Amino acid sequence: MPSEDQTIEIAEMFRLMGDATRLRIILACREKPAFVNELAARLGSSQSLISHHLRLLRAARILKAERHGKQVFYSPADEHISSMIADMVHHVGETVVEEADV
Amino acid sequence: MPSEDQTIEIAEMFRLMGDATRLRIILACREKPAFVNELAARLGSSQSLISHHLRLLRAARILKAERHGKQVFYSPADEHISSMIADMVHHVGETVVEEADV
DNA sequence: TGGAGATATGAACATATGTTCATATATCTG
DNA sequence: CAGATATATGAACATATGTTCATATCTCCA
Repeated sequence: MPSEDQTIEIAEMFRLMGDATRLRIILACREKPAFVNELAARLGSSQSLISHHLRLLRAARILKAERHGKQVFYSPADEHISSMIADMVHHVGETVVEEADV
Repeated sequence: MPSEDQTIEIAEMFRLMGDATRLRIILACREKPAFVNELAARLGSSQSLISHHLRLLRAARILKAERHGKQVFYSPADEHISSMIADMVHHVGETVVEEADV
């Protein structure tokens, strides 16, 4: 059992992945790391919104940023987290929908 | 890459694990499945609060409930989710704190 | 140096969310 | 059936959170 502090830290990590916009950003970076403006374009969101979320993901070391001239390049910073998300993608993908009780 | 619907579903799962109280409930059930009143006592929370959260965790099939007379017994319903949380516990536990740049 | 492009940040706002309190529902037992 | 115990649920409330808009900061180049 994790300590109280660890529990909060774990919840915080899950919370960050628990927003659709942020999750899309992580997934997009996983598929193909990119500059901020590229991410905004690919996700159809404003640059401001993407930046706000990138700040949180960077702070949590889920993504990392590298400056290349005027642009900033974002990519996954944590393979463990990254593969955990891939795992959840797999999980949801294979979950049998039992609603149709024919 | 998951579909838009799947992305939202995945985010929803993470969101549920992203609250400290709910995470504690899941961890407690993982350690030792229990009745509602036991969980409330172990976690030092009100019965009402625990019940509210249990409802969400049940709906998401993260926990399952079985009635035994007047009491309701809760236990992990999804091994995949359960092991994912264990994984995150491990992850946070081993993360090296780099703040002390001696 | 000044301006343009790219990103970061702050304020404001509407909405979502966790918690509490009160109460309803369900189950057992006398 | 009546009362007690265990759980679920609804309303209300304070706070947290995601988004937008405006603007600041940083970097390059003429």
